[in-house]
Amino acid sequence: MADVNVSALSVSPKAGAKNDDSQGDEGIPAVELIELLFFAYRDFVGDADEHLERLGFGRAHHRVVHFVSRHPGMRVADLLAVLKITKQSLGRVLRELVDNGYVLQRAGDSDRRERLLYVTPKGEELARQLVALQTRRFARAFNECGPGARLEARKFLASMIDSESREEVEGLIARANAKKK
Amino acid sequence: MADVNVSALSVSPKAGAKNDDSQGDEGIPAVELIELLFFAYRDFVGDADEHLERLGFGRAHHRVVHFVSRHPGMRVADLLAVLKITKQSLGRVLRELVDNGYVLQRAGDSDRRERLLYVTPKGEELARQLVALQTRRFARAFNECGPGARLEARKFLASMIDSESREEVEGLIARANAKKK
DNA sequence: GAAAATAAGTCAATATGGCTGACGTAAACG
DNA sequence: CGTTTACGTCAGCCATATTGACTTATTTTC
Repeated sequence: MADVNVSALSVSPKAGAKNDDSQGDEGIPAVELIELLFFAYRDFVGDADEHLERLGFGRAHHRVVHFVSRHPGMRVADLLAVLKITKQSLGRVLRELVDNGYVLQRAGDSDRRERLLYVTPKGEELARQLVALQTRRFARAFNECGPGARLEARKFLASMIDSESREEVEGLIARANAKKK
Repeated sequence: MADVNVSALSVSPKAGAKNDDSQGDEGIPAVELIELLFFAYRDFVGDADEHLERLGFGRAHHRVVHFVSRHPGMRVADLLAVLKITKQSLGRVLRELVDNGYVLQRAGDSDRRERLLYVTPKGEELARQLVALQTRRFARAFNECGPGARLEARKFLASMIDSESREEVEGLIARANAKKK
């Protein structure tokens, strides 16, 4: 990273702050959290990026395979709603995944206009590998942070989501867990 | 988000898991955390995206203004190292920011090949506004999570960063804090 | 002092992943 | 039968990233 003048390497929360509220140093400036989240997310998606690159896929493919794997039989419209992208953007990515045998589409039973989405075994395996990579990162992190951190992180992450979409996301996760048992 | 068949809306950590370790439900599957991080980050950057859009800027501009504001006088090479992008990618973005009076460049004192980067008052104000937006999101989150969460989140986020880059990032943050005092 | 290395900028071509608008087709709804 | 819905697709645009090659200015090295 080059050395932009190395000094003040005191890693602990904050050195010369006027924050001295008895128990815990809660005076961590938000700008630190902003930067840490930026770098953490970059490395987090980096795990998958490497793997995907070898297959000629990108992040867009990742998201599709992931959510289709978690919600087998979901409709194209549902996927669009989750990803919040346009039909046209999804189109190319979905076509590539179908062409390469990672995803398949079947007309809906009750409504044959619907193209229900499923991952093939190949797609399921890809999704599994990608989850495994990122799971490893979480495992390492919680291993360092000690017990309780996992639950705390879950609460924290959920709280960072827009309050308007939080319930939708929690519902989505709950339904996926229910399906896959 | 459409209704992909609403059922099993049990939001609590995990319903039918075999995880019954006395005290805490630490059995939160990593896939939940993966998805929560995805949605949390999307909303997190969304805050800034809206604001930037009105100025005709994108995320790339955000990152540049942010880091230059935090590290006044940093060299172009340093910025490239932090952002891990190429000189060519940075080029356009930097030019636009300079042309619009958000960033200025000055030749280095000791080495006049260097173009040291500084934000103008206008750039500083933009950086401040963007930090304020994201700070608000963190504040809301910790308000919900209760005391201690801030410190926990800081540890968690730092632990999510690649171990090889963690020290660099911590050093970067420490140096920025030291500078701005 | 000449040669080499370094910091930065730039040109050109390319890829990815978004976007809008317009239009088509099949199926369901009423 | 006409309208709406679900999906797909064509065409074009934009932002952000990439690689490779080259220039300029300056510092360092021999």
